[in-house]
Amino acid sequence: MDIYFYNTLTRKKELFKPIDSKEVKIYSCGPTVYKDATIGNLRTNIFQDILRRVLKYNGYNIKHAMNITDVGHLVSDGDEGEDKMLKSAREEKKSPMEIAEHYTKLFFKDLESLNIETPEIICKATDHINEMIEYVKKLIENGYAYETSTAIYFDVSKLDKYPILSNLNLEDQKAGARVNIDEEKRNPYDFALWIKAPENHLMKWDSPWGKSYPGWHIECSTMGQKYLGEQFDIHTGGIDLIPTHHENEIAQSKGKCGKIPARFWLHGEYLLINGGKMSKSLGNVYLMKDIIEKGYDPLVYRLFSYSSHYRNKLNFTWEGINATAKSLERLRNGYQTHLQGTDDVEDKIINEFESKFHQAINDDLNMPLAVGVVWDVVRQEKKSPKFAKLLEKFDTVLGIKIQQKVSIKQDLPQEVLDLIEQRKQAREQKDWAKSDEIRNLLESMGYEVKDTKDGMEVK
RNA sequence: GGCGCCAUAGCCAAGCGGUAAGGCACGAGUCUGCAAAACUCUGAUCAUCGGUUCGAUUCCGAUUGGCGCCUCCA
Repeated sequence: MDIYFYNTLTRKKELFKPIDSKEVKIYSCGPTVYKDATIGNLRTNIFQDILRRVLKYNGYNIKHAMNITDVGHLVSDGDEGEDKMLKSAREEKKSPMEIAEHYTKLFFKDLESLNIETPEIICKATDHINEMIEYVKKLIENGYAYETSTAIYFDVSKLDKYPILSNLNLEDQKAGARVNIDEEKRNPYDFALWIKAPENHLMKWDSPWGKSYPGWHIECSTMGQKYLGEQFDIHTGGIDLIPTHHENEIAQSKGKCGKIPARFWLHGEYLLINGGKMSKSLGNVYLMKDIIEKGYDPLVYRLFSYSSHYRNKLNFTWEGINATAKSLERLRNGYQTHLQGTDDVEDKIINEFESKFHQAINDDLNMPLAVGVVWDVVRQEKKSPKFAKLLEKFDTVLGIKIQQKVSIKQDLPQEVLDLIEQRKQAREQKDWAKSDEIRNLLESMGYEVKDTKDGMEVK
């Protein structure tokens, strides 16, 4: 079945065919490990994971590289200001290395909780300093870069066209924003490939230009090329990376080998919080930790992210999370019901659902539509293990662990266990008054009591 | 100032030329000592105004209202 992706490069939905007929090569811009990953960041990671899973569903092997930015990402992209890593290090009174390790670890923990597959290749910027230097040298050699007293700059005027990914007309941009930053720059939009380090700079390496450190964009160009070649299939990232980071990656690659590094550029839209931007000043920055602490299965957030298409904004609200939590429970219940069903179902019916689902995911990862098909299957009147099997297949893309049983055992304090036991006895003696009394008591303690076959307690 | 996105039922959201998927909530019901859960049923002519068309939520234009980017951001 054909796969279509919306390509930012052409602003159109295009038929996708990988360069290699068996294996799809993907590069994703990973995190700058200087702070916690927000659920906004993670929305992009979920989108990238869906991309992988959909391609796998279509029978492709995946070679997916994701970088870890542990140096070079400045606080301001005007090629000035502090390195983000150093800023965090100073603020948290740790070494940049400790910061990087700490946040990298947390990042992968988040990915795991969201059932996000680890890309085949994880590469750190600081492990590729030499390759980056070689890359910059090549750019100078090719006439695309020049040295100033503070840095090595990429000369965007040497390109046939810049920018090509964003629709910005640089002439029309309000003058001032990035001009006057460095008088030695030939063009206002020239960006730093390599930056000469001040005396007391913590992260610096020997280079032909003295003690120095890499700019932000060069790492992705270098590592992408190293692991996936001069041109690969798909490059992904958040929508905000379009105008600067990805634009400059393309510039670098064109300067070095004349090629746009990837054929397809896919970008995930923002997550909004209560209709607005997530920002520290508004105090609405949420982490996976916050969702988990409220007692939600982390996969609720994963399922929640399917409520909107990846190229549309998604509005995060606790109301939405709550609704999704119910949905997840019902989907898992529905799966169990089918699993234990005894009805017979024609293969034709199964195939029709499968085809609808497949079509949805192949149409630029239309998860909202695909989830609709999942509900169709779950809500089938006939209950059959064949449907359960189909749902398992869908779950290779959804990744919501649909086979997981709903009831979650949790450790309860002894006094609560005692009360539960007392209530159980009361119920056996049909002493409803006492039963209800205990239930109220438990509720006042923060435990919700629901009677199923035995009894279920959720905080 | 420049560029761009969005506007579908109480909320989230798919569809994008042929008379509106799905989820949550609400309501009704089945079940149950009660409650909860589960399950079933139930709702919209698609911001407004013009145009194109046999026919528009879907195309074009305008208006109104949200939002984003051009500065760091997934």
